[in-house]
Amino acid sequence: MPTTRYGHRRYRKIADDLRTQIRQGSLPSGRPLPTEAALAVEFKASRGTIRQALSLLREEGVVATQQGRGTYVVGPSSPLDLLRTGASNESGRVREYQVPAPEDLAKIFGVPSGTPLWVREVIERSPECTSSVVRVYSVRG
Amino acid sequence: MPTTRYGHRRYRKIADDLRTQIRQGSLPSGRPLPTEAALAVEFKASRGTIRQALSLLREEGVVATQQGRGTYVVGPSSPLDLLRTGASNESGRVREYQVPAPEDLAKIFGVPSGTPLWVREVIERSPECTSSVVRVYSVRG
DNA sequence: AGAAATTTGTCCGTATGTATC
DNA sequence: AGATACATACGGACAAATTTC
Repeated sequence: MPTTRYGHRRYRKIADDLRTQIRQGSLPSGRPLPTEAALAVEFKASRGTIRQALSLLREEGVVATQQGRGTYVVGPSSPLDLLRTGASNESGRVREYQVPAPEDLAKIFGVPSGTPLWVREVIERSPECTSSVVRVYSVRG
Repeated sequence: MPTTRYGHRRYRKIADDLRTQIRQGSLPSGRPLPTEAALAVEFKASRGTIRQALSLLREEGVVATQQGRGTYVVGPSSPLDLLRTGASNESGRVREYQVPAPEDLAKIFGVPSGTPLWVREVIERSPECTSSVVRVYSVRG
């Protein structure tokens, strides 16, 4: 079998695969998809072909991509759902990061102060002004 | 000047140029644009970049492309807009081609039978089944 | 605060497949 | 059947945004 086959719309099959995985929940929601480079290895395709597949899913509204961050599964976009899916919409964007637990949180969680904590954060903006900041802490992502 | 410059969204400027030419009437609607290869030479860009620009214009509904035939200007007053507004083409794709006029159409148009007629066609599909076919004939695009 | 690493964005060149003329 | 034109795919290089240290 030849290593590469042209003109067979491979990117569509890749998009179908990813869409199925997303709908079945096999792809962890609230987390980024594997990087384009990783998907290229996984599907044994070039990065360009992966990008074509992702482009299709973006048009369908299944995923959203941000330069420098990654591609995320897009769910229903109430603020709570934003926190759950880690997607982005017009009102705000979910950030996910870790911080060393300050004392008050460490007490609450019952862990040593300084233990890394997961934070999910949504900053809701009206045009030109931040209306609210939501943060969700947890010991594990 | 360097021969190639990365990350400057050249394809957008190319799309802007083409859109302007189209809106100004330099590229009359219904007529094919230069081929992708020709545009690549004209704009001193690779064919891939040209295709990115054309993809943008397709999404805007400014042009329509058919494999093996070319890319055509879609005018604002063309019947294609009727197709677009009348038949939401979620899953359907607009095809544009020519056929020799059969007798009945030739009579209607008052042209000799066999005269090339423009056809604009949208096939609407529900999942797995064709629900309707819309065709718009005209003497000129 | 700033540099390095990571990840997506853009562009190029080339080769092959598929539809149309 | 041959020529033309768009579609798909690969790989490499550099730019820009974000994250991480």
